[in-house]
Amino acid sequence: MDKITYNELTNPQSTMKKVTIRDVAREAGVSVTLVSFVMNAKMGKDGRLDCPVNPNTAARVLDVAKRLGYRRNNAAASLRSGKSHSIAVIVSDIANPFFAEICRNLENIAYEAGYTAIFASSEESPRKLEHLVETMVGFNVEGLIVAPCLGSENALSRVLNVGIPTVLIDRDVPGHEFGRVLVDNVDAGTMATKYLVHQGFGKIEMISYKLGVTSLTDREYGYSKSMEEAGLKDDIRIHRIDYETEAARKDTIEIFRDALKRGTEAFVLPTKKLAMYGFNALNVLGLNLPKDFSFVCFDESDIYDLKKPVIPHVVQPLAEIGTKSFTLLQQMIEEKVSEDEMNISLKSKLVLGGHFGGDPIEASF
Amino acid sequence: MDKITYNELTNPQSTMKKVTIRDVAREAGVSVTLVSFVMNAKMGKDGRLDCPVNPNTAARVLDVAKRLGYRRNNAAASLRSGKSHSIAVIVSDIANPFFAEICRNLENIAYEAGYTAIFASSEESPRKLEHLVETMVGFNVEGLIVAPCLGSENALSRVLNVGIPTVLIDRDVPGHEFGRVLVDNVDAGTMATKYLVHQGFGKIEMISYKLGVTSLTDREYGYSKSMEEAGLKDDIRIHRIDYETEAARKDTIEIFRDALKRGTEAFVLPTKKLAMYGFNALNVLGLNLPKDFSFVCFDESDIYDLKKPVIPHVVQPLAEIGTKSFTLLQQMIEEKVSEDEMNISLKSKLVLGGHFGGDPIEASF
DNA sequence: TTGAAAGCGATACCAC
DNA sequence: GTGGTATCGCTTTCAA
Repeated sequence: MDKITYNELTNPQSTMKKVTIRDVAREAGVSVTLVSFVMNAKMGKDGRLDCPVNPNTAARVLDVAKRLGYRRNNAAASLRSGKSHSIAVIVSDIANPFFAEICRNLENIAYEAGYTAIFASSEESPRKLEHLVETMVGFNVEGLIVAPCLGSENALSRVLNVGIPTVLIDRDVPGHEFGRVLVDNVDAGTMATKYLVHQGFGKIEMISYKLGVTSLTDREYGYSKSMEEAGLKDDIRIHRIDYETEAARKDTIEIFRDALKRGTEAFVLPTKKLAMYGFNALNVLGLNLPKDFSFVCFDESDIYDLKKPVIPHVVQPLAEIGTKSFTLLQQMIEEKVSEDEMNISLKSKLVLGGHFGGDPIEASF
Repeated sequence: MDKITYNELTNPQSTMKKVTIRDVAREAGVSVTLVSFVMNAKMGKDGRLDCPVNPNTAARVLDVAKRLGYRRNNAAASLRSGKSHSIAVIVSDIANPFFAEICRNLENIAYEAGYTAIFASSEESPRKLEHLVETMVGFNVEGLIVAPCLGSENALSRVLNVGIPTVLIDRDVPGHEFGRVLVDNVDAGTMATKYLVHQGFGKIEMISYKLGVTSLTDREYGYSKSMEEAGLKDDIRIHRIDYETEAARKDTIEIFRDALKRGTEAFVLPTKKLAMYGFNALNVLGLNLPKDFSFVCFDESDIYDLKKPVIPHVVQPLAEIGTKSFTLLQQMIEEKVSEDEMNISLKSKLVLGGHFGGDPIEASF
């Protein structure tokens, strides 16, 4: 007995021929123009289609279309009209909860505005990013929201300059034609540090990475500046470890071991991963929060929320990044935005407190 | 002074007219056919384009194309050829790390196979899912990978039956024309339970939700069956709490309080959220792992990995779901798959152990 | 209200 | 190797 193939299985007559606007027109006894009108008509507030078509004709067309299983071919429509009513969102790592949350909010607001958002991930590869930009532009998307890859920011501006409205998020690249929705990382570092100062700590240190990306150097700057302003200039100490190597984990342990001797009171851990190294080090050395040290961490982790009050952590306004970037892009697409509105800077929030039965609160410092 | 608009800013001559294959042909002094050949040629292994075109001509065309900034219009290509070389992945919640990780792996393998994967999120809304399916099909994607919405699984088969190859992941809906890559949840529940039995525990309980989704009921069944097989039928106890309400958190605390009196030794916590309730209850009651209870949790959390050895947890093979679902879809698109190959069942893995300086290990029970 | 016909930008087919 | 041209399915004038 022969194998049954998928095709035979689903297509008894082997060719489920596509239903076009023409078929509908023929079957309904009207012109293709009419069908096109009807299929594009939106519902008016009175529940009637707002198009210059006889309601009876329209109803007949709608009926036939449904019976035949007509489905618009977007490729054709978009080829002809130049519009696709869709935008592309290219992030650098779709598996990162940070981007996932941005995407979720972006999707929602885009959908409400009548746009379809399609997502893609460059996996931090400039080559892939270039490929994706090409593909998306090839789909006639009307705008791009892009989180540039790590490291190659400068080389990217050429790739991105494809002549369609583009909004940058998370990381910056040069180019005055881009919209931007970026987070104020200096402020984030400042807020974390000021909180610890306000708690009465003086010997506050920071652990960061050697790689000099602006998001981190900005947070470092915020830390240093705050320490200075608090008259703690001599206590400024930024440890810079390798980026995501096994050495990083071990270095953190050593840093903590020495910190005990130095009398360090608190740490600013400016990324989630650095915070994880911190927690690991605590466990290895048998230390406890807040007895031995105090932390201000960044981003989100189940660990921060494990006990109440929660471990103070600085979170980026993910929902806002999503919605603001779409709104800006939409304005750019519709050409109603002035130059000074194209750079949006968002503030992070410090999440504190929360007791048994109570929710965490947000605070400013 | 007037506002400077985005358009004036980026388009000095106000219309950056699109470069078509025609423009390239004219500029290079060849026919459009030639340009089409060249633009579609792939690199042969010898670094030469494998197309019936004179290498010199090809080079000239390539050069002109680049100089003019030519970019293929996918809409046109796909309209004519009926192919788009892209597939759509519609998940139910893009912000869920579970899907994010699947998407990442899927993207990678699709890219290697020469397909572009575009992602969308239905946000657990059947209406949105329907809209997305329409949009994606309208883009002429060659296949669909879909994670159905929660609850409305049955109603969905009509929407999904759009006549193009479709692979279901995570949740099932009826329809023999679909490919499926699902995880064996009975096995997952069994594995978790057998591990605890093997550790010498007898009084093993489970906390689950009242809502009867198959992923959970299957895990419950695996638990019950294993308990029976271990001669622990009388110790079977499944607590069913509300789904993600504040009551759920409090109920878990009460369950634990009673469990102490009952002499319960271990818990199977079959979702991440249930595990979080568990950890919260431990904190509230001042209990410790593994002194007071032992846990087997599900999915991934930073908390599981906080201390070494890690808290045993059952993880779904996310990477495999991603790659297998794409591979199956590809086979369906190319019509080389038999019916019995269209249902793929994957096993979860139990992650155990891991000591200072050592990685977690995977085990089978 | 309705319809005929001209493309959108590529690929496919066939002839040279 | 190369080029001419019909065509994919739709939107968009323009005329009736």
